[in-house]
Amino acid sequence: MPPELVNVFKALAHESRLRLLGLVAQREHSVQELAAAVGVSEPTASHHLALLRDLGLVSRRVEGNTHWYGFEGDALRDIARQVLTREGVARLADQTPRRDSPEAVITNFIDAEGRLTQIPAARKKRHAVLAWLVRKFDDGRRYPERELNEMLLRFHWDSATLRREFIGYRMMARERGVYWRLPEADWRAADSAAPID
Amino acid sequence: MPPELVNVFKALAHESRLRLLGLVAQREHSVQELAAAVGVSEPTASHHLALLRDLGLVSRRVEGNTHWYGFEGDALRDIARQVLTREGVARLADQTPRRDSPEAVITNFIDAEGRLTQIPAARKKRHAVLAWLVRKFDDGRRYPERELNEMLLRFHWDSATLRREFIGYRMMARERGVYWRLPEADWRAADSAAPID
DNA sequence: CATCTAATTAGATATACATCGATATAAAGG
DNA sequence: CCTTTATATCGATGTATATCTAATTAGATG
Repeated sequence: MPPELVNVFKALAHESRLRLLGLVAQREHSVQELAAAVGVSEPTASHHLALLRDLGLVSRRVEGNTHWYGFEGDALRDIARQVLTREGVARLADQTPRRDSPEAVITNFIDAEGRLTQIPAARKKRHAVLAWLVRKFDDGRRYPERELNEMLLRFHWDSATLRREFIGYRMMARERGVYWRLPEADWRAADSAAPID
Repeated sequence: MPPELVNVFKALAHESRLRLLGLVAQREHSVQELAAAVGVSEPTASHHLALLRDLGLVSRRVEGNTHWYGFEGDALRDIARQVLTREGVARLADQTPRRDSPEAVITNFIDAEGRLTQIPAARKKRHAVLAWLVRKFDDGRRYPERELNEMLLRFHWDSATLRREFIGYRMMARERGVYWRLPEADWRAADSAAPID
């Protein structure tokens, strides 16, 4: 399992660790050498190296008492590639959901392509999934029913239920066959609002 | 002036900021939208956005009361390119010198290409510059004088003085025309050791 | 000019994490 | 075995920074 993106950035967000990484990228080093070169105590260096190793950024080769740390370029390269393009960066928005947040729920209901595998029945989960889905639509823009349908079908075959639920949960409003998003403040805390059906 | 590398990583080392960046990479957003989407208060979002903007990662377009934040891909792309190669990563070792450390001194004596502009006369500065320079040589490897000279000339025309000073400061030893590095522990704290000439 | 709205800034508090000395582990050498 | 050497882990401490509420600024609107 590749490391969480944000954790890799946290690892890189420190001068000492950046320098450690640079040094091992030049050649293998022992902990002593690294501690001296970076200007920290050996426990501190050891601590940083363990962190980098957990993320797969450095390797370790044990030779007697001496531990030789080396460079592992793969993880870093994968991440660098991802942020090279705007599309790659845009994907960051959906990733890194906060633990315990409603958004953690939805990962159980969407597949690799981002389609809904099912519309959950439990109210809280249904709310979370609908909240995730409604955010795919632009705020302030008006969607004719035909266009709304088209977009919903990209996520799930049952666009009719989704349309109805958006209205029921007050996430969208409808007038003469045209739909638009309602302010999130109106439904954010309304986990207990009764859906229409 | 491009932002310090480590500061960019610090900016990315936070879930909220990663998601903010992802959102603005999709399209422009107001602060309200971003705060709601990420799940933080508006001041907090504003704080993060200011940070990202300082580093040139996002742009801002003011329209009445509303501030529209957008994506600036250049800074990120430059950094991604740097960590794509092992050589790029290896360069991190010399960069990000710690403030007030002896290494901060040397930035005044090297030019953009990494060549020495002069060999400082003041003992402490001279020591710092020589320490930086001697680290360019592999530990444990033996350098015939001819090879040593060749490498030194890449940094400064006066390779003879540099050779002599390495010996004087006990950073290198010489025997029958062959040079090698001495352990850093031997000269690290020896700022006051008298040079030979 | 009073009022409203959106964003920012200030101030206060809480959490995360970097660092070091002390202690523990583990291998090598007498 | 006992000592030495190289790392790693523990525990304590200090610093950086994320977050909020409250106050302030700035533009729009009646």
